[in-house]
Amino acid sequence: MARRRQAVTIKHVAADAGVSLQTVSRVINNEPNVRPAMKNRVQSAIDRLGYVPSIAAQRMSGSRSYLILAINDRDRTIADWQARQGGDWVDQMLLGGMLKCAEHGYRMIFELIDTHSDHVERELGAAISAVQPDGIILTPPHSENRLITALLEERGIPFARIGSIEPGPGIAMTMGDEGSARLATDFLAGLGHGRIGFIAGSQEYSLSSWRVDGWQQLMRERGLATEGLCVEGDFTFEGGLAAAATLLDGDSPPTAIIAGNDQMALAVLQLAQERGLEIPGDLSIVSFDNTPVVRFTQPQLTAIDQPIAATFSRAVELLITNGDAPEYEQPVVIAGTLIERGSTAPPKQRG
Amino acid sequence: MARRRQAVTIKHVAADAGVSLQTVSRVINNEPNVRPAMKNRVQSAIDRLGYVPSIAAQRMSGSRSYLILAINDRDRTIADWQARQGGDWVDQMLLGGMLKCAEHGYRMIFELIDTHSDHVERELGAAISAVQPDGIILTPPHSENRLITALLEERGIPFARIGSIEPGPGIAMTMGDEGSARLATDFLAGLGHGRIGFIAGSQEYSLSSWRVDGWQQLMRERGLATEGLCVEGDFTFEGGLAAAATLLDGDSPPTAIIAGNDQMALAVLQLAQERGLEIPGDLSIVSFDNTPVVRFTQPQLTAIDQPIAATFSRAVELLITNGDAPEYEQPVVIAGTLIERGSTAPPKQRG
DNA sequence: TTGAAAGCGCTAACAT
DNA sequence: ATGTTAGCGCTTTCAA
Repeated sequence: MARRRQAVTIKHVAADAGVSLQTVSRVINNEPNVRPAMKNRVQSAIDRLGYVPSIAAQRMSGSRSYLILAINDRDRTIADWQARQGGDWVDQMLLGGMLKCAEHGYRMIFELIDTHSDHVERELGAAISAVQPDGIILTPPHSENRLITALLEERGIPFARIGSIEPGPGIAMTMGDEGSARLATDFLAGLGHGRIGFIAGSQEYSLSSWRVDGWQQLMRERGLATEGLCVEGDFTFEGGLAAAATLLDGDSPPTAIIAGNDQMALAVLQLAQERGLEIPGDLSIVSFDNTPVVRFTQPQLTAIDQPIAATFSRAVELLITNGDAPEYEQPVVIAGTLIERGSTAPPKQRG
Repeated sequence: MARRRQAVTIKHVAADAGVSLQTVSRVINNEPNVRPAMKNRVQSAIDRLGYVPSIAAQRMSGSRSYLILAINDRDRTIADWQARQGGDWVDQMLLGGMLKCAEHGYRMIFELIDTHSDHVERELGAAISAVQPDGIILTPPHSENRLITALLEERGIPFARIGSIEPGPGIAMTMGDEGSARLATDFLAGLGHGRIGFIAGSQEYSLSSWRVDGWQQLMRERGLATEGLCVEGDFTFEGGLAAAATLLDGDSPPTAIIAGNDQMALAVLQLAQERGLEIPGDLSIVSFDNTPVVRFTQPQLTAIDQPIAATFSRAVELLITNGDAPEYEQPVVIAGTLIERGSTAPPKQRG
């Protein structure tokens, strides 16, 4: 195959407009010190020739690569894709991230990295060397991996840590897990529930404990007991089943349960219905995530919506406009909201 | 910010191994004419230094970019993401495409292009100029857009057309739509159904008519009438409702319906249940796509699984190994399969 | 089999 | 305000 060269380069534009390469470069990058007349002349040459700069060349000359790298945990992502359970984390992240990148003339590259391997650093280092992104977005559990954050800091690459609140290098961001848990708990308490159970997510993710904290705080503020009402699940349906059984088998079972994600909520729903409990009459359920599945259950699930798209959008924005660094507090919180559906109601009066 | 340079370059490796740049390059690219001893020496230097070639530099020097561009329709993709209806086309495409790319040391860049705009060519041309991919994967409706295929041919970029069977430039690939429709129809006929309705998808996609063809053919082969049994939907839930109503309101309504996608099947299910029809007793339903939602209905839907991941995987493979061009027939067909669930059964005997 | 030189398209630094 | 020069890291000639 013929060696494929760039169809139209900066040289062509320069020749066409009768100016130097540098002037064209200045116009492309919107730099100062170009007279309007000159700028117009160059711009029209660009338009006429349909010129678009090569990101490879831009990167080569030491400036930006116009690439943002978004990183997910490899095993978990692939497992989710293969399970086809309707989770749309990746879709929402692309929705928020890609579109915001496009607005700024950037592109998002999505990459899977194996957290649990001994050579996270090697794997991530390779991705960075190959792609040379201008910014990186880390998701849990990577966002809390010291090996990773240290590596990025050392390499001087701006990055956002989604689902991480620690101070330190990179922009800490969360979806307000603690607040969301409070929101859900407060909503249920407001309906009249006194015994509100909580199924926590895997402790591998800090956000799991933040949610427990939010629930616990609010219960305390409302003067409600939490003893025996918090069980740990592991974000899977099976884990949810076990946790739900533990809660429902207790001495005085809860009249409402908050599940740390949709899969576990589905499990609660199924187990409860198998046991002849009426939802929401006998048991109210609130889930976390609000993935598509919550609208396919009977009844539909009241859920905390995680603003994944908005969070990635903001992350991209912060990474790209880093230079103009407006002040912002860390962690950056993009709060979730409660979407009320049919799985929640006031508890039945005691017979 | 300090001008960010590559941490370890080919120069470092060359110096470390005490050889020329060229020799290192040869080792990286697995080129001949390097003595094993030499190769080992270089390789160990590469490993020791953790060297990874910069794709920007590789691209600059005129060789490959190690980038494959996968393109989806912009409006439709964004609408799907925002609707959060549980479709996982993008996920499956990434699953198949990204992983296969990774196997070959490539990366997949996912891009949204607006088909309906007047300037598809400009938009796509810009993406190509910026990214300079080694291959492109087109999905419907792009894969059937002559403006696009002509542009790619002219630029000499290898590409795959998924959902397109025409001869012409690029690799034509399908998921065997006609055969899948035959499969579904044959399955239902085998259960004893004589009146099998078909809700076609939007005619904007050729695959919609291939499916109708498959259904029609098999009906004919089985000696079954098709008159008034095919209605056009538009891939939306609403369109499915209207189409289902038309079919069920006919003089002698079908005892089974095949829907062109899951959303329309959902509509058939809902309408039928609203009308007091028992599924599958009074009406059997088979849907196309097998997205996650089919397992959340009551009963679960028997569906044609579209091998999206496998198709993208194959597309990537064909694009990357293009040079070694093994013979293959076009269109390349990755056939779908029928997944039997609860929405299908023999028709009730006439009272 | 190996190495040296030239250049890919662009931008940073330095003229003018 | 504009132009000139020197690379960026790599591969492709071409030479040894």
